Amino acid sequence: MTSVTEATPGSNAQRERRRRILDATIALADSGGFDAVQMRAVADNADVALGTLYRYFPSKIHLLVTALGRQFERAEEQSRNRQVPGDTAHERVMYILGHTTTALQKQPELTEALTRAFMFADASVADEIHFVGMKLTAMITRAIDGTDENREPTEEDTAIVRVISDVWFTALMGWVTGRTQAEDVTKSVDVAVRLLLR
Amino acid sequence: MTSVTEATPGSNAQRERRRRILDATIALADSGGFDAVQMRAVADNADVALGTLYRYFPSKIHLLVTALGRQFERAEEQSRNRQVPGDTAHERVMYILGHTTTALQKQPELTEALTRAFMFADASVADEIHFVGMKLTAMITRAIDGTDENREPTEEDTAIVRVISDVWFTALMGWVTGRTQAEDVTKSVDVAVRLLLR
DNA sequence: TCCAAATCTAGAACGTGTTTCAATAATCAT
DNA sequence: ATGATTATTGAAACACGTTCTAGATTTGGA
Repeated sequence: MTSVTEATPGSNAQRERRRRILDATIALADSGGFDAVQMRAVADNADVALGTLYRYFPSKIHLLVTALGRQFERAEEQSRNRQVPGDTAHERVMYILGHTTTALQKQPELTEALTRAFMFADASVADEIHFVGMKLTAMITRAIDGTDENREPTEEDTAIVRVISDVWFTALMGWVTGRTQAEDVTKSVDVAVRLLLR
Repeated sequence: MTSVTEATPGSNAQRERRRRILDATIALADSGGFDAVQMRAVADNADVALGTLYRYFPSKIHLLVTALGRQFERAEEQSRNRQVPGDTAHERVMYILGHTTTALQKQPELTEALTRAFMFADASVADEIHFVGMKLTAMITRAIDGTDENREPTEEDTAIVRVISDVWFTALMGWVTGRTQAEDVTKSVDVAVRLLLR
């Protein structure tokens, strides 16, 4: 995967181009959502030719999911440095997901763009998707385990995290596609977490 | 909603056209998945003009999600007439979802087309989506309640059904997009059901 | 430094979802 | 039955993701 994690290869100019492309993508997504991220517009705003854009990212979906990965990486980094407050696993998980949800909902267009791309992604984007999944899993797992830094997550923890992620994603998808209200996202997750962490 | 449930309005000729369109959609989806459902091809196969197709269904997504609704309606009808075998709620839910999953996986192209459409759907397709959700909820709820036909589902039952649906859908989505194996779908659901129905 | 290979650019071109339009056909109220 | 309204048709046109091409530019090794 040409992930944002690896020391990005290529010359300086190439790393610069890549950064400009992802910046332009985020900016366009933030202003007008999925539809506003038009490949010609991205290329223009990033000052590269359309063909070059396609050399860096083989499709609009790759582009957006990679951008999503960059965002999640930053979010996970931030959350890693702070102690998660809350006395129970339920409280801690809701703290993290509630916060993240609220943050996402403050940039609805951007979230719509990135979520839609995630939904669209097929096997050719598996690596990028996996990267995002890892970040999310790490955040939730850390919240479940709480202060106990060294606790090895059990099988069951992993399973629970998976289910919570699924519920969160589905709820987010409902909101992004305009089928449910913003509050419903957190509410759905809360119900699921209550059922699972008891 | 111009649902498949309501006594479909319009003249005989119109009902016929509508049926031909949905039949052509299913046939094309079954043969080549989402990409094979091209609006021009649907119109040709259904013997209507492209403009007419768009008068009946305002977008490819509406078309596919309506088709999905018709399929689910049939599945739910069938399941309604049979007693769900199994001694525990877990067994019964897995029977229903396992069966449905297997059936879907026998028509991978069709399932890919319908699931992708479902993922794509925005607010303008809310009614059709809701219709599909109702059918699925009905099937799972019946499985949880088992033989006790008259048992009123509790709040908790409803919440559990929602979570199971989310997990099932996410797993199906992973399979449809080629990111996970066929068996993983049933496996994921089984793990979730075990966590929830204990 | 110089050459070959790789990369980048500008722009045309293609495919498919969607829109539009003028002409024709079907339906419905009187 | 007739005129008005509505539905259907066939075809053109548009938008945007994607592909392709031919020529410039940059890069990296001898």
